[in-house]
Amino acid sequence: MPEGHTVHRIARRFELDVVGEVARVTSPQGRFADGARVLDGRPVVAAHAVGKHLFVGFGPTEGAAQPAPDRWSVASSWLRVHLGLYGAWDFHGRLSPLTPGDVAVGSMGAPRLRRSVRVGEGESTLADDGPFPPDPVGQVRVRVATEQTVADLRGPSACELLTADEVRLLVARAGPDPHLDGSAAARRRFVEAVRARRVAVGQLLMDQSVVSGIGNIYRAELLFRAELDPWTPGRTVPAEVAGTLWDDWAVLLEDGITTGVMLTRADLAEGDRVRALTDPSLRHAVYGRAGRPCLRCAAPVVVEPMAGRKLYRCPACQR
DNA sequence: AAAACATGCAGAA
DNA sequence: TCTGCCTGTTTTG
Repeated sequence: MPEGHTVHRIARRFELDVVGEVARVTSPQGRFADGARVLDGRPVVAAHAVGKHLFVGFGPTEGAAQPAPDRWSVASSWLRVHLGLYGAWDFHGRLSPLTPGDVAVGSMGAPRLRRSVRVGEGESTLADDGPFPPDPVGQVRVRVATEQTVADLRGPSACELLTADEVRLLVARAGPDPHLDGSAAARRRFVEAVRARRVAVGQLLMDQSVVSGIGNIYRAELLFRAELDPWTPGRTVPAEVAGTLWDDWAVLLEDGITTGVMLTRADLAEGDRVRALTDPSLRHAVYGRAGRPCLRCAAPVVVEPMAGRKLYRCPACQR
């Protein structure tokens, strides 16, 4: 159940611990057996996240990176993974610290051995005392293994092999991702996409062709932080307000990538912020708080369906 | 033990 | 708007 920050962290994990190595690729579960055979024994040359898509690039041969017209040219095959609602990567073995502010992996410093991290539904440290590499547990669709690190994929909604051209097409259709492109043009593209449509802004924020990476939690929290009613039609959202949504998404995304935690409350003092990093119940202002008092005005938080998903909002603060 | 639920999305109707 | 799919965890009976 990842939103964009999670997928960027996964891409970074691949960059740090898998890229540059020859990978043994298998499908313990069997459902990706053909694809695994194609990739097995080839070098991993790149990993990128675009919104909620993860792309892992495999080269035909080791080393010898050719001068490339774009980032997708460096690989001859790309593994595209989308985690959907249930997907997760379990990492075992050598796991380099992802960021200086990382709280999810535990202590900083040298790469750790025999440490496992599940990245997907939140992030947690798994006990891993057995031999390396560990036997696959449960339904492992794909295992990408190097000498020192094992990445197990489970429950993805998409797992397929693409050519560079197919990746380019997919990426061109995706909405802007502020972690990849923080330019004024990307911001403008988002603002215009919102204001071009009558659809509720709450729905547009989760539309991956409007903006990449936002899911149900960030959606609810971004709109609360902007004090904006999710049911406001996109075309009536002032350009300045839409711009603020983009800027705030960029901030929350970077923070989520750094810490591995979706901490979206603006009202926390530093001490409470530290506590919230380890206590999920303290992280959100409206998400998952139906019936409980709004942290800003004490009115009961409302939950209602929007396009089949649960939408949380404060009926008093958000207009 | 069974059911409900979850940070998602594609495809059909 | 609805259904189906993917897997694991939590809640209910």
